[in-house]
Formats: sequence, structure tokens, C-alpha cells
Amino acid sequence: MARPRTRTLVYDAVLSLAREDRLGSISMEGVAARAGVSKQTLYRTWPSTRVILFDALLARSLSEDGMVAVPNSGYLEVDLESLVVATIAELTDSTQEPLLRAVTADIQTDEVLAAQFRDRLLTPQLKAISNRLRRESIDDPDAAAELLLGPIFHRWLLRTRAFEPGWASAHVQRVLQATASRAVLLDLLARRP
Amino acid sequence: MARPRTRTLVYDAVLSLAREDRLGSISMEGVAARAGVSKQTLYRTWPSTRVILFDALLARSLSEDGMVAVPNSGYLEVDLESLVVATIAELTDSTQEPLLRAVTADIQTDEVLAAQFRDRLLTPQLKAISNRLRRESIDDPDAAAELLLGPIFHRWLLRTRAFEPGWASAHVQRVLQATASRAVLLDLLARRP
Amino acid sequence: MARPRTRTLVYDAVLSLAREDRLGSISMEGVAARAGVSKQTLYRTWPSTRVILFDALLARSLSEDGMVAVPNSGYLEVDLESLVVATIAELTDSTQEPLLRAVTADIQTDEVLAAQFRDRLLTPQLKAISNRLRRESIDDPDAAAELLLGPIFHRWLLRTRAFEPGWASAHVQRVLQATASRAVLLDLLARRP
Amino acid sequence: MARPRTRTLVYDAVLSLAREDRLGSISMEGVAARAGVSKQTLYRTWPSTRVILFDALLARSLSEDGMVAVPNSGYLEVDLESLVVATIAELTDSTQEPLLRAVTADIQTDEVLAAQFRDRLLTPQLKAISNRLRRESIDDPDAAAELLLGPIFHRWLLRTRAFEPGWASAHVQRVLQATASRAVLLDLLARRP
DNA sequence: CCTTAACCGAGACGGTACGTCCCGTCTTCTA
DNA sequence: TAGAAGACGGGACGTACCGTCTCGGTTAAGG
Repeated sequence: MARPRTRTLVYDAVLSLAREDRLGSISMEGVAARAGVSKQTLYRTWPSTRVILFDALLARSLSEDGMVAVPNSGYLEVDLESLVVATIAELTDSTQEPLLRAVTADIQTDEVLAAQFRDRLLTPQLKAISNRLRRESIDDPDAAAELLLGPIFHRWLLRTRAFEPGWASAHVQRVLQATASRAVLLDLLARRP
Repeated sequence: MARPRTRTLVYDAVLSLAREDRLGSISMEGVAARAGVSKQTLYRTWPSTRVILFDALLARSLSEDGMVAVPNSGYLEVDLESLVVATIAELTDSTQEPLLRAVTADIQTDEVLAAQFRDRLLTPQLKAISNRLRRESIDDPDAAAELLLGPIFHRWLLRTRAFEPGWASAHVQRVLQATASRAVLLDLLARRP
Repeated sequence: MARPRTRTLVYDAVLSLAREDRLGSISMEGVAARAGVSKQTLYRTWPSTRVILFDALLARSLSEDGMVAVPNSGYLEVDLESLVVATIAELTDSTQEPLLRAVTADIQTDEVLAAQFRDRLLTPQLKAISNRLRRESIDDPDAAAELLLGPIFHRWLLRTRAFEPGWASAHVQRVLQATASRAVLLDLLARRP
Repeated sequence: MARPRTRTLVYDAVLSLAREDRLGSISMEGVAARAGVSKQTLYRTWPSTRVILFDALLARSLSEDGMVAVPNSGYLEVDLESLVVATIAELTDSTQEPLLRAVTADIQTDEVLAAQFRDRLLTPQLKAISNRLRRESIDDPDAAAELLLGPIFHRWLLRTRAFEPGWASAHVQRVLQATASRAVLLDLLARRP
């Protein structure tokens, strides 16, 4: 509905506000003022600040290819570890973190937003990982992908602990062992004293 | 600061509101009206609705022993599976879920609340699990505890998938295999054809 | 400026809205929507709803000869009384009254509109009456016309009282006595015991 | 409901705005800003600017005895003429006129306001005049009072003509003649050549 | 038992933001 | 080339809560 020019103004405004303000304090009036746009123009296109923010993030991730890609060097362990490191880096990046936290907070109370977030970002991410795993001798690649991401988000979302150096590597080891097939386990045992 | 009678009224009010209303729509005025208490009385003791809600949850979990306890039957697999099942049950209980989601949403934007939540509820929970694991031949019980809870909360917080029947059991298997020592792995292989 | 077809649509729209809505709630957008005309088309021709309404009333009074004419039967008293009765009827007619009230309200704040209203409707009306009076033995026909209409509008505009039956007749008597010449007064006295 | 201090601030604000602004452009937000009062404080007590304005006028007319009193020197003609002159002066006073016009405009669309205006201001005024007339040999003092005020308001409300010098005196003559009894008419004729 | 201080209800208040309506201007697309 | 369609900046609407601030009444402990 809104013209491209307007969308750009609004996205820039909401992202800059999210960077500097308390996240809960972003208001439609504030966004309108910052964007130099009338409130009605906002409401014609977006029902709430959370949706604006989500759209802005989506637009950015589409344009800049902001998503974390799954590397594919042929060495599974190496690939998974660099994926974990990249994911942690994104989650704790000072410009990204507040935005991502805002959206995940919104997900708790907005099922529509949650569905969009799931379908457009999370499920593709999990699928990309499980596809990478499927090409190796992994019994249940979907479960392995969850096992890989679960503890990362557990720490981040519930703020239980920071990510200590070396953790990524050990974590990948555990995940691979968790879903290793009989053959791989035998191989592992052979290599471990 | 507030008298016990007042606290009870307020906690009951906020919990009943949380059950019926949209969670974001809980307001100090609404709680005051529901509790039959003046706004000033609320503000004397609590700075915001999120703190009231958190206090109310804490008070309840202390009184009713609402926390999920780690069973200790001697059979590790059985114990972990029943723990996972109980955790999932609590997270998806229709009266609990909205409250828990509200608090986890608040955690994203309120670091003080996050610290309290972590210290009073999450860390004890993880410790209880890792203590249970330590008594078995588990290499890294803390990591195992995270591996156990991480995917559960990943599904629940990011709403990626529902918990399908049988998942708990398979998940426990994977977690145990992930952190199994050489001896345990040999045992596992012996039992698996 | 606007094409006749457009004018008709607009006049019909504004008159129908005036009949059904609260008078203050007529808006340019509402008229445009009702008339099936774009807002720009309205603004090209009329600056405000009050002007549209006034134009619509004028157009109607010109076409339907909606104005109250001064009867001329030769019997002054009879003529004046039927004029008064007709005027009261117009002012209190349920389809006319709201429109007339809207315009008179506008007159209080819009001097341009007041001038048009005066020149096109009120002054001709007063002139018609005083011309009728001038043909009789009336000292000051302009004053008499004002004396005739003044109390009618005083009751109607300030809503002081309803018009009770028989009032018109007595009122005409008083007005005639008020402006009677010496000769007429003598005649009156001769006829009154 | 509002505290006296607040009422004073609000009345002063609305009266000062009415003096300087276009009358139709008085808004709740404008009054609140000028009074240094929050919008909610206004709405808690008054439903609209028209009611604020009316209350402010009432408060002023009560405190300053702003109403036009009927003089009582014993000489009826003299008294009525000075009453007419005073009334005209009030209606055309540059600080009063916009306020009075605003209220009379509102009366056209607000029947509740009209009733209050009638009962608190207009009817007492008419009664005061007719009481003064009743003490003389006037047949129908109520009708005479209407005959006296009607043309004044006709000119003022419909803006038909300005009040020319000498008109007040001639108008009083006509009104007295209009409702004069036989005895008074004889007296009048005797005094007029 | 009485006082005296903490606690409480009630609610007016200045303020921010909400989401809506309408203003008057402007551009774009269609007939 | 006129006109519908409608996006746009702007102002005001009336409402919901915010957090602060008196102002009287209760209540419960300590003298």
C-alpha cells in the first residue's frame, strides 16, 4: 500500500530508533516523527511497531542477504563450528541483538508474528542445517539441527550464561556424537583411547 | 512493604488478569481495580506490572512447590524422560503458558528481571539436572543439562514445532549418547544391533 | 465550474446527509463518498461543506420556488396572518428546519456567507413584506416588517418558546397597531368598545 | 469535579482564545494547552468546547453581574429605551460579540445547551422585562417583551442591518403602541398632533 | 487503652501515546 | 483532458494509562 519511498523512510526510522532507544519505548508516534511521515500513513500499512520492526528486519535480511548461511567445505565438524560461531556472533552483535530480542519478545505474545517468523526465518534456517547434515551419515538430521541450535538459543533467550571460548567446538562434538550412527560411533571409539 | 493481605489481593488480581486478558494489556490501573487496591498502594511496592507478575509467579512457585523436580528413581533414562515430559507439560499448560511467556518476553528487555529469573529459577533447575547426571557416568553434566533443555525451549520460545508424542524419549536418548563416556558408548553399541 | 451533472449529485448528497446525520458531522469526505465524486472535484468548486449546503439550499429555493411568498388578497390582516403561518410552517418543517438551522449557525461565524444569505434571501423577503405594507396606511413599512418577523425568529433561533395556536393572529394585530398611523388608530378605537 | 483552581484556568483560557481566534477553531487541545492543563482534565469535567465556553460565560455573568438589568426609573419609555441601548451595546461589544455568537450558533445544533441557555439566561431576561411592563397599563406584557427583543435579535443574528442611531427610541415607541390599551392609545393620540 | 505512625482508598492532575477522522494537497492512472 | 482513486502531511479527536500528588480514613503496634 505504502509507496517504496515511504517504506524506506519508515524502515530507516524504526531501525535507528531501535538502535538508540529502549526497545519497549518505540511508539508509532515516535516512528512517524522520525520518519517525517504522518501517523495515518503508518497505520494504513502497519498495525503496530512490532510489525514495522519485523518488516524492516525482513527487508534488510532479504536485501543484504543478512541471514547466516550454512557453510559447506566438505568437513562437517568445521562447517558446523563456524556456523555456531557465526550464529553466536550475530546474536551478540550490539546492533543486531536488541532488534532480535525485540522480535523474539513479540513472538511470545503475537502468534501471527510468530508464524511469519517461523516460516520465513527459522524453519528455513533449520532446514538448511538439516540438509547439510543429511549429506553425512547422520541418523536424524532434523533432531540434530535442533540439538545444535537449542542450547545456543537457550543461553541467549533465557540469558543463563555467556558463550565462553571453546564452547562452540565442544558443543558441535556433542551434537555429532548424539546423532551418530553405529558406524560413526565405532569410528569415534576407535579414534578415542 | 505491603501488608500480606494486600500482596495476596494483588497477586490474585494479576494472575487472574493474565489468564483472561491479552498479556500485553495488563496495566497498573487494571490490576489496582481488580485487586480493589489503590494505584498508590501498587506503586509503593512494585515498579511495574512485569515485576508484580514475576513476584506473583515466584510466590506461587515457592508456596505450591510449583517447580518441576528432578526425579531420582535410579534409572537415569526413565528419570530424564519423565522430567522432559513434566517440563513440556508445564510449558504447555493452558494456565501456565501465558504467564511463562509473559515473563520470558520481559526478560528480553529487562536485564534486572532476567538476572532474578536466572538466579532464582533457571540456574537451580539446570543445577538440579546436572547434579542428577553427575551421579552417573556422564562426562560433562552441565553441558548435558543444556543439551536436554535447549531444544525444548527452542521449540517453545520460538514456536517452531509442537512436541510430538515419542519425541521426549528419543531426545533423551540423543542427549545421553551425546555426552556418553567411552564405557557407556561401548555399552550402548553392545545393546544396539 | 463543476458540470451540472456533478452539481446535482453533490447537492443531492449534501441534502440527504443533512437530513439524516448530525448537522455538525457533515464532512467533505462524507459528501464526496455519498455523491460518488472525488474529493478533488468538490474542492475545485466549493471551499467547505457549509458553502455546499448553502448553494444546495439556494438551488432548491430557486427551482422549487421554495421561498415564502407574500400573499396579496387585498385584506392586509388576512394576508399577514397567512404569511406568518406559512413562515412558521417552513421554519418548523422537519426536513427544512435542520438545514435552516445549519445555515443560520454558519452565519454567526462566516461573514461572507452572512452577506450572501442576507442579500439573496433575507432582504428580498423583508422588502416583499414592506412593499405589501406600503400599499396600506402604514407609517414605516420597513420597521413593521421587522416587527413582524423579529419575534418569530427570536422564538425560533433562541428556542425560547414554541408557537402556540392563535399566536399568529394576535401577533399580526399587535404589529399593525404598532405602526398604525393616527387615522388608523382612530379607526381602531372607534371599533373597540 | 474539577478543582476551583482548574476551573479558573480553563475559563480564562477559553475566553482569551475566543477573543483572539476564529471561533470555530477553538479546540479542546488548544484550550488545554492555553490553560496549562491536560486534555483529560478537560474531558473529566466538560464534554466539548461549546460547553466550556457556555460555562465560562455563565460563571462570568454570575460573578460580574454581567447581565443586562431592566432599569426602573418610573418612566417606562426612558427605561425601555435605555434597556434597548444597553442590549445593543452588549451584543455589539467587540469582546462580547464573538462569544455570544458562538453560543447562539451552538444553540442551533445542541438542544441541551439551548435548554440551559433558555432557562438560565433568556427566559429570566424576558421575564424581567415583562414584569417591568406589567406594572404599567400594558395588556400583554409577555408579547410586548418579545416584540421589544425580537427585532433586535433579528438584526443581530441574521445580520440584516446595523443599528442606526435613533432606531432604539422609535422602536420603543412602536412596541408601546403595539400593546397599548384603549386608555393608553387615547393618551397617545392626545399627545400626538 | 490509647495514641501515633504506617498503610491505604480515592481520585484529580500533567503528561504520552493510542488509533481514528477529516482536512486540503498532490500524483497517478483511466476513459 | 477531466475526473476517480487514493497516498500523503497534518491537526484534532476522545480514550487509556502512566506515575505523582494530596487528602482523609483505617489499622495495628507501642507506650
